This record gives sequence, structure tokens and C-alpha cells, in this order.
Amino acid sequence: MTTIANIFTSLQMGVANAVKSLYATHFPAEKVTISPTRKEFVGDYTVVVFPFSKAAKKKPEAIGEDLGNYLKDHLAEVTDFNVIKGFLNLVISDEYWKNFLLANSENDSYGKQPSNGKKVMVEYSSPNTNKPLHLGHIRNILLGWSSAQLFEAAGYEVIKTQIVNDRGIAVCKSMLAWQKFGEGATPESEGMKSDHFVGKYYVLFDQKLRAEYEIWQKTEKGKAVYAEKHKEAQEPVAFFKSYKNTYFNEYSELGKEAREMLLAWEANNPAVRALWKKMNQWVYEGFGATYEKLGVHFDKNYYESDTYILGKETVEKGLAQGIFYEKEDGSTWIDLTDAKLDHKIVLRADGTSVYLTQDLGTAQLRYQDFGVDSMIYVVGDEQNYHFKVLFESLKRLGEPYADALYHLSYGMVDLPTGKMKSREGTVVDADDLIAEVMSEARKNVEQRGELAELAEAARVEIIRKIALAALKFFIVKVQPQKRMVFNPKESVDMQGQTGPYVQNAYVRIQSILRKAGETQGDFSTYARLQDLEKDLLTKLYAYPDLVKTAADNLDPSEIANYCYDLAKSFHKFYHDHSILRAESEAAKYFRLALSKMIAQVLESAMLLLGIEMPERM
RNA sequence: GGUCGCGUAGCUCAGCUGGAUAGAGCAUCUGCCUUCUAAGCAGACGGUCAUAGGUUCGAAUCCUAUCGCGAUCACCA
Repeated sequence: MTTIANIFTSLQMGVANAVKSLYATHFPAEKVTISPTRKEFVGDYTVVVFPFSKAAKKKPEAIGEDLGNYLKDHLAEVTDFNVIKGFLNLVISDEYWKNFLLANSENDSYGKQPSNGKKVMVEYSSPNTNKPLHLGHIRNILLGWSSAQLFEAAGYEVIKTQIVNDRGIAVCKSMLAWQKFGEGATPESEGMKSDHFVGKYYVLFDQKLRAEYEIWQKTEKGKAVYAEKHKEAQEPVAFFKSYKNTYFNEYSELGKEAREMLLAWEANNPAVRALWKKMNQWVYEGFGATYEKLGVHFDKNYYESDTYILGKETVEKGLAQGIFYEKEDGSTWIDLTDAKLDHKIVLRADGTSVYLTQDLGTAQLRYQDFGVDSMIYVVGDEQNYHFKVLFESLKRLGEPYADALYHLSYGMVDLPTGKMKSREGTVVDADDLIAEVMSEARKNVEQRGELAELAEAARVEIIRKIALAALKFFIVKVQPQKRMVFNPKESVDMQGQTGPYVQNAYVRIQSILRKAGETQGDFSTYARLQDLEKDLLTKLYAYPDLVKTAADNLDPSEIANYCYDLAKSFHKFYHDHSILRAESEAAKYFRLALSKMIAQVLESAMLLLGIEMPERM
């Protein structure tokens, strides 16, 4: 396989040399801007010449001519140029592109970086064990999975993990509701998916609590509390809404029982622990099924029931180092005011851990377990502050991985009608969503009839791939840090800027390859590459760099947008030029090689997003 | 109020470290299937890039201020 010098660096250096020899000025090569030529102009790459006008003391047009001539004379890759205003458009030789294609069209690891010997841990999903996964989790899961894939492609060893929030008062709520009102029902007896079954009791608890609360509001005690605590001109409805949490903690019978259950759990009460295990097992089975449908998995699970006591040693160590300090009441704190982050508590006066402490301990545990060089936390942007504090604290503790901690922060998912609110029942359930997009895909497949001759099992598999492509692409094409609007109707679209559109480009190529017979042949005599062919080649050429920058930026949406771009260019090419009936044998083999490489890049790029390609659709 | 994020076409989104006339998709309208899969292609319509200053040969992009939306500022996780 011939190695090909990077065209960007070679052009940059060419320009720098030209500036040096023509104008006797040093201009750093890496500062030369090279971009793909816009399609309305002739050329493959464009050099912006304005920055040289000071050194050259000439008009930009004249500089463009100078540089163009120099590059044409000195670089074999440059065969022609034109200058428009301050822009020098360079035409790259057909030979260069043909060599590029020859070297890479059969290379199925194109774009993947060699191992860099580093380990990174990606934490994502991290659900609570009291209710099923919803749309918000899906965004989290897809971002987590695809950034893990991205890092693997960028040369890292990746360990995928989740931290399961399997304890606490919320979990006790569903346990208590099941115990009190469940009458021994099981997912099997109800015919329900087991995480939904547990979720039902979580909802039931809230209903019972609300009923209890409403009765209480009318009691003497309730009226007295309102009279005493309400703000001026605050109606009872508004007051009691804001008072709900206090009620739960101070007056509610159910609240009392739930707290007692939590205490019993912490005291290792066998009956409570057994109930806890049983219900969590149900939830895990349900989650497992959803994860499998989404095509994701984890290498290692951490459970909050194990990690919530972690971190105390860290605090002791930090105290000894003077990083933490104790208050008079016995609680322990860290002062981050010089990092503009305020004081944060790390241990309560009774010596128990808080959220931050757990995360400190968990980070260290992970380091002990895997010796990771870096960790990525995929968590919603409402926790930005927490992660700043966490990372700053670990840095002060001198942890070896502390400079390589990243929070992949993403915005909430809204519905066209507004925010998702569980209380108002507007939360989009993950399983429902998957089922819906599957049925939409099936409808489309049946309408088209393209797969009518396939066995049902094969058809189902393709439908699954198409459906998930639509859903995943829809979510992952949006930049993570942006809040996004999820329109359920648009998420099942299969035309336009969608996953199936990209798949269709791949499928068209597979269809051609099946019909082609011999797909490899000599194309060295193919001359005059078409504009659309060059457009595709420059895009293919950009792919490996894209993988790197997308990983650096923790941004899978860059990959999604690239896939769409590449597919779009291919669809146009496919429409305008015949491949199997090309003008010559050389042209045919050239286009077959080009198509093969496009298919290969589309397949591996989409796989970075967790999207699989069907062979036909 | 402090801090952070966001604001681009009717809607959903691109626009890389500043570069040519700001791009896609959806929606609406119009063409193109006897030719490699029409989940496709082409065209029309649609913009004061929130606003005002500044830096620059050049600003959607960088800086400042203002406005709007959101998050956060818990001994919850």
C-alpha cells in the first residue's frame, strides 16, 4: 500500500515556501488556511491569500497568480489554478486522486487511528432503578455509546460503564408501594415488562401520597400550617404545591414509612434487602432488554449501593494534606472559592458521604480497577456545576488522571409541546418510542415492496436496522450541548436528512456491487475526473481527520453531519453518472472503487453512531 | 442577584481554529422512474445570523454590553 503525503500539509508547506522565496518573508505553514473549494468555482482546494498582502505589498489577485504559478511548478499534485479575488483555487492532479483511491478503497480500517496505548472510561446512562428508561436516557445512551466508539476509533482502549442508582428514598418508594398495594403481583402475573412493572408502583406511590396529602390539607393541622407558613397573597393551591416536599418529610405517613424502609435498608434488614434485590432484579431485566434493543452494552457496572460509602478515605487524605477543612459541627468541607466555585461539603457532621464524596471515591475506585488515563462522564447539563467541583477537587487531591476528566454535557430533550414532565404524563418512554419507530419502518418497507421476497426473519432484521437508524440519527445529529426539540413525528421520518437516507446510499452501492460481477479492475487510464467524483474524493479524504476532531470535541454530531453530506454527494453522483454503464472500462472500475470506498466509510462512520447498515432496503 | 449554556429561514438543525453571494432537511409549490433501488435527483419560495457597539483587509464565527430562553447556586442524587 502506497502512503500518500497529506495534501493539506504539503499545500501549506508549499505556500509557506512560496512566500519565503517570492517575498522573502517567513509565514508559518500551519497558519496557511486551506479549505475545500466551494462548488461554484473550479478547483479542489482553496488558499486564502489575504494574509500575505502585507509581506508581498501587492494586490491579492497578483499574489494569487504568484503563488499559483509557484505551486504548479513545485508541487506534482497541483496541475492548475485560478484566482478569484483573494482566493487561489488549486486543481489537484487526477493521478493523486487515483493513487489515493487505489491505496484506500479496499481498506476497511480507513479512518481508524492506531492504538495510542491509552485507556479511557466512558460513563453513561446511569439510571435510577425505580422507573423505566425514557427519551432523556436515550439521548444520554446514544451520546455515550457513540463517544465510546469514537474514542476507540481514535486509538484508545475504551471501558464503558454505568453507575446504577439503586438505592435511596426514591427506590424505597416503589418498594413500599409494591409491598403495601401489590398483593404479590409480579411482572409475569401482570404480563408486563419488568421495569415498567416496577415503575407502575413508583407512580402508584405518588398517587397515594397525593391523596393522603389532599386529605391532610383539610385537617386542622393542614389549615394551621397554611395559616402560619404561607406567603402573603399565596393561595392554598400554590402554597401546598411548594410545601409538598416538607409535608413528605414531616407529616406524611407514607413518607415516614419510606424513610423507615431506607433506614432498615441501611441497617441491612434482611427482609428489606430481599425485597430490594427482587425489585431491582426486575428493573435490570427490563433495562437489559431496552439496552439490547438499542444495541448498547457496558463492560462494567458500578452500583451506588456499593459506592455510596466510598470517598471517606479520600477525605481523610485530603484533610491531612490541608485540602479539606473541618467545621465546628464536625462536617468537612473544601474551599474552592479561588476557583470561583464556593465552599462544598464533603462529609456530613455524622460522618456520612454526600454526592460529591461518592464521586471522588468512585473515580479513585475506577482508577484502581482499570488504571484509566482519562474518564468521560456523559451527564445532563444540569450537573455542570457538580462536575466542575468534582474535577477541581480531584485535581487538588493530585490524582494522576485529574487533568483528563471530561464532562460530556448535553441539553435536555424537549417536546414540541414543551418540557417533558413525568407528573403530567408527557414523558416519552424508551420502549414505546422504539416500538413506534419499528412499526413506522415496517409500514414503509411493506409499501415499497422491495423486501417482499425475503424471509420474515430477514425482513424483521432490516426493519430493525432502518427503524433504529431513523431514531438514533435524529437524536445524535444535534450538537450535544444544545437543548433539542424531539418531534415524535419527525423522528420516524425516513426521507431527507435522516438515518435511512444515509443507509439508502449504502444500499444502492451494495446493489450495484452485486450486479457488477467483477468489481476490481484497472482504472489507471481513466482521465478527467468529474467534479462530483472529486467532491466525493475530497470528502473521503477528510474522514480520518474528522474522526480525530470529533473525538477531541466529544461531538458525535460532527460524524452524523458528515455521513449525511457524503451520502448526499453520492446520491447526486449516482443520479448524474452511470457506474456500471460508464463511458469506459476504466471509468467503470474507477467508479466501482470509489463507490466501494464510500460504502465502507459510510458503514464505519455510521457504526460510530451505533447505526448498522442493511444490505438492501 | 452570581455563574454557566443557548439565540441562524414558518419548524428542526449545519456552518471547523474569522474568509468568496449564510447552507441543509421538513412544510408549501413545480418538474424527473421502459436506464445501476424515486427512502432518490433538480427547481421555486423562504434570512436585518436576538440587539447595539468594538477588533480586523474581512465577523454568524472573536471581545464588550443589553435583551430573551434554560440550567445551576441543597448536609438530594
